[in-house]
Amino acid sequence: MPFRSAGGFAPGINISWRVRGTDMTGTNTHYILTEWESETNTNELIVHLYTLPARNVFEQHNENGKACSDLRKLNKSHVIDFFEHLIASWQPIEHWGEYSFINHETRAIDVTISTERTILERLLLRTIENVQPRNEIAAGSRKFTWLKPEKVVQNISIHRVIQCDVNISAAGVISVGFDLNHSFRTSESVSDLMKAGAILKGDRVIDKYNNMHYEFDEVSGDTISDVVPELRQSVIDYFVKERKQAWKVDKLDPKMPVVYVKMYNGQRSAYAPAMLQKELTFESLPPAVVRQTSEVYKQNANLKIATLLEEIQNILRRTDKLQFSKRKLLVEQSGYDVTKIENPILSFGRNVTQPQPKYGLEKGGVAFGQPLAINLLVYPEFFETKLEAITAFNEKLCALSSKWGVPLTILKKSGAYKNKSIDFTNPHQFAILLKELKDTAFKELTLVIATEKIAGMWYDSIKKEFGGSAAVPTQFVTMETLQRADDYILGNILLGLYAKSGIQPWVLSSPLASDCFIGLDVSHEAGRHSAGIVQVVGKDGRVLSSRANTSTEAGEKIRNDTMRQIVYSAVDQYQRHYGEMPQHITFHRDGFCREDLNSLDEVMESLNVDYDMVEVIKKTNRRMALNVDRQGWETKQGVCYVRDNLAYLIATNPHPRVGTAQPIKIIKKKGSLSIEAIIHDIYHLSFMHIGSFLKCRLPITTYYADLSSTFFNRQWLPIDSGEALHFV
DNA sequence: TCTAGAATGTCACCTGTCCA
DNA sequence: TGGACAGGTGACATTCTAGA
Repeated sequence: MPFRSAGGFAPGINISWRVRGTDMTGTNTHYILTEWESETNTNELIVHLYTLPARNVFEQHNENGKACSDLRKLNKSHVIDFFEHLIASWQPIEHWGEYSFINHETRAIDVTISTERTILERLLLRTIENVQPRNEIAAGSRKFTWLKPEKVVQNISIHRVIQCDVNISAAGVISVGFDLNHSFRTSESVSDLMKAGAILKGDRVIDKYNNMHYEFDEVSGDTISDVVPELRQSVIDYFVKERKQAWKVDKLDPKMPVVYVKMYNGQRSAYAPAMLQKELTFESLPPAVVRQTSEVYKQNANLKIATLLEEIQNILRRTDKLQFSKRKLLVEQSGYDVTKIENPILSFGRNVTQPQPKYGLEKGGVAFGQPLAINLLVYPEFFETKLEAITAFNEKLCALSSKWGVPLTILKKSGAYKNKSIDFTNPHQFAILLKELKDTAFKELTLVIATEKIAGMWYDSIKKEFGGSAAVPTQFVTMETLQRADDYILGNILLGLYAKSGIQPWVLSSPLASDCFIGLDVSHEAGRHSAGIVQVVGKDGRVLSSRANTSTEAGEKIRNDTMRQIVYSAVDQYQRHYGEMPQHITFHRDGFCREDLNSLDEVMESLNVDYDMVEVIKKTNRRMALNVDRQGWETKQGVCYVRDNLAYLIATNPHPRVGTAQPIKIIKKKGSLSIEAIIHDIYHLSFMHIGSFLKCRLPITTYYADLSSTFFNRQWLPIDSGEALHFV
């Protein structure tokens, strides 16, 4: 058995591991990451590595995919995988069919070669997939899906899915990362759906035994006992004789018709419809089903982690290639340091400092403000029907704003539009009116009041005309919200208005480690890609400028020239605010950094500015949790695992009914700051989202970069919006 | 500097719920 | 009101290599 002890993790309590030595903190707290380092090193794994000759220059990266699948058929029971020119197997491959190899080695992989690491990662993952009981778990495509549904409601079944990734480090350390998700599909098979006429050509279907996705094509005239040309045998014989999986077909009606499905490459495949289920998208689910099932997939940390730990052990103990020991699940045993970052103290007006924005604003008002005048754009009908409600709302808004130290004036310009004889629900007529308004009356920040339906029709035209072409920021509020506005609603609307007019409600009371921060993102939507969206943030967390870079990028990679323009612009903004050059700039790259850092080095060196390049990864397939005195698993905001230049950080505190926190991954690519200082800055910057009472998961550098690039792509943003944050 | 293809990764989108 | 989270898809990017 690969495990030292066979005890399971019953939800929350029955944790049977023992940590060798003393707990570092002295308390009985266990910290885990859903990433398990194996006791097995790559040098203990001997593989057969075959090098195949390149046969077709145009297909050199995929031609071995076909070879690999043919070799698997010829050498049943072997686990075989490929990558590039290599084919790997645990045992010698005896039958080669039409293929030949030019080299064969039997050895451990060379961990310094990335291609060899990748092929072993793939071989290990396939090995783990192959040893799972096929009548219990569908394994494939890095997913392990339980055949038995967790719950069935109105013929919709929810299945547990564990997603896995295998990683090999340059030191030969093998680790498996995992996370728990759920999958929705019809509980009835495609065969049942056919009888009810509930399956159509083009519907997405899934092979429930192996996670393969297809597009439903047509019903054939043959039955599953007839010989079909593609298989040169019947579907039943194929599974009984060739695949030795009689259990898949032995209960099926032999008169069941064969169906055809289309694969991603357009190829057709013959199937027994009883093996297929129809895939369902989240929005297609009836609300009643969502209500009755959310408890299954919206799991609190204790349920999620306990299930995950128990099931990943079951999955991994089925293979003898990799050994795992339970103590390695404790992050300290995998070389991570556990730290807790304290929440920042925020500074408001009148020298008030407070961790909570709402209380800080009540006591001290905004940190930096000036009187504010705004326009109202109201759906004309409301002047007759809802005037009282709107007036009451305006009064409450002004009262709260003055309490926060910002005298608010609402300009009366309804005369400019309310008696126009146009159809306000017609987007074309309305767009023409907007052109007129922005040139005459509406030059200031505008609050738009309409019903949810009207707002939906107006949103794009208003953001384009006012925001994109006239640089007039707008804040929307629906009639429904306005009528039930309490202090939280009013507060968030006010914060939105402030952010859009350059009023700073709060700043960080203690300085960040770097002088200046730049958020980098690339956005692609409707075929357009714009990049190098720069958000310059100062030492107190204040956004000095936000600007969308106009250059259109070819891909996810930001061009050298664009990078230089971003740096020039940031240094310029910094000098205007502080009258001096920044000594150090930190770049927060949303996603992987693929930019050429040598070229950036050159620019920064000649400007005599130090820099750090940091990647902020949003989706990691990992969870973090801690367990105090075996009371159950929980997540704690501010907890952080650090190892070398890598860190996982929990920056949110979701309610248990909402789900389990998603950690962010932080990687220091290059620079002089300590990783601790970098994490600290990122965490504190996630409190600097000034458009709402609530903090965000990401630092505002990447969060705002993301928002503004989306706005920019939709032409809702002017080229230079200065201090105003149109996008909050 | 460009190209190939498979694998992989990220994003926006959608709907609903909960909370501050 | 805003934001996090839930799952799945489509869209589209990247990576790898080596020859022209």
